[in-house]
Amino acid sequence: MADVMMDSGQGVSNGRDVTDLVLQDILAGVLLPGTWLKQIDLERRYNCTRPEVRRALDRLAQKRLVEHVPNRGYHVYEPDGRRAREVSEIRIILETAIVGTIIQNASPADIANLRGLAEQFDFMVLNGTMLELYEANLAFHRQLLILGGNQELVDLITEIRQRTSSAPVSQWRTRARVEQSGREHHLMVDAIEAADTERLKELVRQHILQG
Amino acid sequence: MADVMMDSGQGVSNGRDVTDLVLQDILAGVLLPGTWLKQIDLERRYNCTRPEVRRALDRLAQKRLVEHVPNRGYHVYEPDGRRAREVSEIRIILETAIVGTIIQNASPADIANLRGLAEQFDFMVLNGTMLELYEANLAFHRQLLILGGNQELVDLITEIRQRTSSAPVSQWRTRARVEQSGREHHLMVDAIEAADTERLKELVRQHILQG
DNA sequence: GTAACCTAAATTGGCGCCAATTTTGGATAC
DNA sequence: GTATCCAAAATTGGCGCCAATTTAGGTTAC
Repeated sequence: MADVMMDSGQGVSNGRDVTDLVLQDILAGVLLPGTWLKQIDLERRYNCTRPEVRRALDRLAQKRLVEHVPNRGYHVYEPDGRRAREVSEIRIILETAIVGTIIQNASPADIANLRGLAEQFDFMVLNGTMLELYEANLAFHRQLLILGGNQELVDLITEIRQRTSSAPVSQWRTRARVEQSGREHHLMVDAIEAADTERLKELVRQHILQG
Repeated sequence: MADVMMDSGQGVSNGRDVTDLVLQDILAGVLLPGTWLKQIDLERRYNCTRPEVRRALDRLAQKRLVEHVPNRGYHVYEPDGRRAREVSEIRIILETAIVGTIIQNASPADIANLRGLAEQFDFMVLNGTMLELYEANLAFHRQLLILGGNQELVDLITEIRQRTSSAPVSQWRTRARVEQSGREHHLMVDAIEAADTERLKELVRQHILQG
């Protein structure tokens, strides 16, 4: 039970699963919305077998990151304004609902930890790839959510955050927006330190609405 | 081989996907928590092919309804007290967050529609199978959520509701509990009719906590 | 009598092949 | 010159086979 389990060990250049590789390329903007994902191409690109590609595509279709058209293939989901708005609304509901618990649970060590992750994000803005920046952002928010004390909620938000994959990439093109995000991270930590629930709620809300 | 004529292409007697069939059997309590799902057995039980079984198991593993142990197989998730509690908390956050919008959007026709679904649930308590009851309950809550005006949220709640599969089945064993659920449905519709937001919130909260 | 080891059966999981369907390119008719 | 139809190439998706791993049972040694 304590063994490290990896689904498919061969055919992959990296050690990771093919699903994650395709996912990363979608998030990084390499595979643009609308692109048809031909199985042959993916097979060659990720140096893996046909069944692995098919399983990855099926999983991504389940996650609603790609759309499956029978006998036609899979293509990356087009950004949908309505859906993006609805997902934002859900995130605001969930993430503002637990700020009270976050502030209650946050120890000085936790706050220092968060501050470090916020600074790491700032660092990646200057000297990091788009993917590293994305992951630094994810790490900060993940640590924030963990303080909410609901592991299931952490996983859920991490999951639905991926559903608006194309939105963040397109919005993050401007450096000004990213730098603003970095500042907001620090303001959030400040609010936790000051135990100001209402201020943190408003910050989280604004942060989500602006990507 | 000449006993049953089946549609070509799909090895399923029903028109539905194998994934749904396994899912329903888990929800109905036919496949109990902890059961090892041998591919051969499922192949025969649902009269389908090996790849279909494997795809279904992979999808259910993604949804965290079954657990995958490499080179050992798949087994139905054991009910986890902590997880069930966390999922309930998430449902309460989401479903109480939109009661305001529900009451705003509910037209007299919508209310009549909900009332009908609540009565259909009552009918199924007396003259219906466990599955029909489960689906009648799902239909009521789905219609309720649709009034929230966020399609993505409807899908999300429908999805996470399945994550505590074993809990409802075991709790629904007592008829008293089910009849109480039926009464609560009507009380919810009453609260919508009276446009009493706070009361509806409390009803939803209690309804979720009691399964 | 018990424990450890070894062999055989069963199960999982990767892989490639082939049929069904769609798309594309070109030829023909108007 | 353009539209329609047909054929060939490409792509998807279903299916079964075989290797790798695990499990169970029986035998042997202590």
